[in-house]
Amino acid sequence: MPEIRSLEVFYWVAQLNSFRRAAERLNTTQPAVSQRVAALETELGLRLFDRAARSVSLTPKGRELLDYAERMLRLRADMMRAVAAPAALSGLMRLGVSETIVHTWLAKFIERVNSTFPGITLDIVVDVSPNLRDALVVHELDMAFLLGPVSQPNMTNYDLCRYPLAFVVRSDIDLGPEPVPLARLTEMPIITFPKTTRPYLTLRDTLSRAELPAPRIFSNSSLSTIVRMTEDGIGISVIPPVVIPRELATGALRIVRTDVKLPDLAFTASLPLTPDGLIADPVAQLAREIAQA
Amino acid sequence: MPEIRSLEVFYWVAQLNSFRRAAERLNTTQPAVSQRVAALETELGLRLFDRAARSVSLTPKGRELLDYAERMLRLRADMMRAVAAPAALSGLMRLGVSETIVHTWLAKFIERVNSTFPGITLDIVVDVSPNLRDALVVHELDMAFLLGPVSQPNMTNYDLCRYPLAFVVRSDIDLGPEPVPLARLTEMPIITFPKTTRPYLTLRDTLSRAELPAPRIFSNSSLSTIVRMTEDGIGISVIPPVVIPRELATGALRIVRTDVKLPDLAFTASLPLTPDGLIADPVAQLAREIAQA
DNA sequence: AGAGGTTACGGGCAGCGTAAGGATC
DNA sequence: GATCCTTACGCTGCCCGTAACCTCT
Repeated sequence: MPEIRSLEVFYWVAQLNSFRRAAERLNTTQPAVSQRVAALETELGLRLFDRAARSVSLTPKGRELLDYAERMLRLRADMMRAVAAPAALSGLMRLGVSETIVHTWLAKFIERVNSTFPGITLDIVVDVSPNLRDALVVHELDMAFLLGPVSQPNMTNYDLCRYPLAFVVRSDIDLGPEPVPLARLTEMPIITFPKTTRPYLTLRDTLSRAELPAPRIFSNSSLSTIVRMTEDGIGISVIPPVVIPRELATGALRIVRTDVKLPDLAFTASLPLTPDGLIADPVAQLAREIAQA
Repeated sequence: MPEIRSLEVFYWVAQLNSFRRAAERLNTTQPAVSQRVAALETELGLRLFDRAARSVSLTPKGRELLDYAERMLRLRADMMRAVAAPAALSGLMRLGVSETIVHTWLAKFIERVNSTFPGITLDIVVDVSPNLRDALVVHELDMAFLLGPVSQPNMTNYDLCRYPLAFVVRSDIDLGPEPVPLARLTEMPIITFPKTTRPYLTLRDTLSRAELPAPRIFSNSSLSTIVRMTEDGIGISVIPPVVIPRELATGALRIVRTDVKLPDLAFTASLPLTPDGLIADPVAQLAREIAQA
């Protein structure tokens, strides 16, 4: 009789249409996946996949089985949540995080996860939101804290927090009387996130509306570097001030008062709904609590 | 994460309130059961059973888990029935059978089971109905073909066939003009099934209604022996004639025409409904088809 | 040639059975 | 002492990972 583990392997091969990707998803090797699926096929006495050269696809019977496998995995996850001691929930959770989050509440979050679910290992990747989004979609991440909802079937999004963007500059740099007009701001280089990111795009949008000479924009994927460059007086940065409380407190940096409106950065916890997601949802709720505190 | 096998072991321990009986039911040893349950408890981080000296009982969390375990086993059984090739269904089926069935359609039934479910091993026990009933109740049998429905929670009964009872005697024994009155019948010893069985009891009942001297009754649990004794002219047997077509055809035995009414023997296929019963129901339907043909 | 799946093979470990231990009636 | 569960221990067999092989583009 098939064990759940076999059905789980089958599920991911079916879901990802690939033995190799399923192996990655399950932290094992591709031959191990091959073998388990083969064993399952023998056990059931039928073929589950059509192995074409460049792709695998489910047979009709395989499609039927997929439904059962999914219910089985869901049932087990429900069971674990319902009866297992929280400390007994173990596993790896691959989490993608925007750097803004790293500089605000990520440490507290990790601490809370570790105390609530001691069995869970967090594997944290820091990257910009678009990359996190892509990784989520192909199941290379189990969850991500990133900008904006990810619109994708089977993806759930929980609002976490909104942080205003601001122009930040070294305190001793004089920009003249405040509120500082946009034209004055753009005389210095602007330092912000990479081209693919939301802050960059909204900034570019704001600037292009005003009919000004295109300013120099330095983009950098490392928030720390942006802060450092700003401290060095290289330019004005456009970042959420919430990530630099210390620099503001010491007076190293200051927020430029201006009438230029930049939309807030809205972060969500986004996660693909999988039937075997044991603690993804509880962890997302935890993130929500912490982000809003 | 717990595998189904562990939940199955847990289920049977909970169901039978005994590690030892669960081991028997699962064809394994008692320490193996102990170990699996202990491992499950460790994995979930909680105690599932209260081990008292003479009995085990579920803890509250255990009771919760039992519900999930049952659903899991049921789901797997459904899955197997739905998608597995019939030949892939393998396992042991412990079947109890009344001897009457042995002498009528059991051979054909076995043949049909073997061709429909080649993977299934039938373990057949022949005994009288009351013993079969008891064995069913304590899960020592997975199914039985026996007299009358077994009224018990979780027990399902399918009507199989009804066979009339008759007085049978050696052909050359003259009992006088027919229909033979009861008083005449009871002048010879009566040979039939053991005291605990329905035929014996109904016969005894019939005899006691008529106010006659108590006849001698030879009871024997072997139908073949009853037939043999009848052929030897030792007495008149009360058996379903359907079991002796050959003796009737050759003229060795004959049915005594009489007005004495004996109720029919009504056979059922009875089986405890267990969530892991893979093919019990299909097999019972098979028996039904054959019994009624 | 390279991507992706299968087959072959060796080693580690889970889980089984045997046997001994302990508790309770 | 008998019953029933647990613990100890050696062993088997499953399953995994490495590596070689096959096949199609």
